Amino acid sequence: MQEIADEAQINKAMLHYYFKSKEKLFAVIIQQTMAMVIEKFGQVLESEGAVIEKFERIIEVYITNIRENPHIPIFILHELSQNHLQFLETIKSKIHRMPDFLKFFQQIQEEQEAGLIKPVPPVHLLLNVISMCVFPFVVKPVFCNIIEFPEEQFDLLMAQRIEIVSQFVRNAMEV
Amino acid sequence: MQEIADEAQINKAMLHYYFKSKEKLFAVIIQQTMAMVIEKFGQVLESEGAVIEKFERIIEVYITNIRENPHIPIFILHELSQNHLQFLETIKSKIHRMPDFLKFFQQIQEEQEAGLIKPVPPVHLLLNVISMCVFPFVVKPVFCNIIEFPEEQFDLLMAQRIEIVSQFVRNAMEV
DNA sequence: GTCTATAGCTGGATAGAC
DNA sequence: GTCTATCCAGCTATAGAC
Repeated sequence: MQEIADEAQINKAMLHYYFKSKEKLFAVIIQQTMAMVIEKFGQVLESEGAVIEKFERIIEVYITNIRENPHIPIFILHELSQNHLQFLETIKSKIHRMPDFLKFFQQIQEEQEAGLIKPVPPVHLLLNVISMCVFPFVVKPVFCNIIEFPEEQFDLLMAQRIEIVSQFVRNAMEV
Repeated sequence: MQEIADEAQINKAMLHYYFKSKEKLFAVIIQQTMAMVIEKFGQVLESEGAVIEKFERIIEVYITNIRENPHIPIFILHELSQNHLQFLETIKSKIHRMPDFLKFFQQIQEEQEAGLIKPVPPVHLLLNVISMCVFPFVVKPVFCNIIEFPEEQFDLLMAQRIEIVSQFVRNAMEV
């Protein structure tokens, strides 16, 4: 609370005056962050195109957005690992995208049955793609603080990944 | 400290008697955990075989070990995200495996120049593989607490991943 | 070595003046 | 609305009896 107050150039008393409690302030942060994240990433599922094209769009959207807000994945993973109830409930209440997800899984299965792409269980396919997009940002400290890679060079590496991961996924999926 | 004392069936005073301070206890945990992790995963790099075979061994070792100790990745990521100095220094001091890493990168480049595998920058290749192995365990709460996937079924899914990720990587790399 | 009681500090929250 | 001063809970750490 002190650090947030400092950053906002007010004092702790004011922070409590506006947000009532630390919990309430946190709720606002969760609400806003998750609304943004779910909206941005949900849009891709709605769009038209073949599975590979959709994956390419997911990769582009994920990496581009995380490059702009690199603290968000770590924030989310931290709350997830704490099993923070308020956090879990907020997410559950915001998942109105479930039908889009199921439709995407169905589309994957259809293209696999038609022999257009290699047969990999849809869950694993999505896990693979999201893992390759998000995880590197989470282990950024390994690059920047342990191997002492410069920050800008790390960001450049992540920029490259858009094309590299797309190509990797295409190669893995195409028959 | 209270929870640790409870778990050990002693009281907080005893915990301080044995470990002097919370920081010192934590240092011991870091030392032991990281020694184990770095040793287990370093061994794979030493072994013989083609790049694809080594990746298959990495995938098998990572997923099998994390299934047995699913809390470790989250523990490490949490410390990384805090830029915990003591933690970073401990890791730096333990990285005696750097030469093995560089040799592996060299081997990748050689096989790529010989046209045995597709040309993907080695850093990205390794990032891809490790991401696909580790990240799913980190987002386990999304499965088990949000989508309300049963724990055992999640573990089964992770067990499947050994073969699925191996196949995925083979498909992506083979010319 | 083991326990109880407590010192000492930190950080969230509030009272009350302005 | 804003600030200072202060309360209070919770946690690390230790003193001191056994």
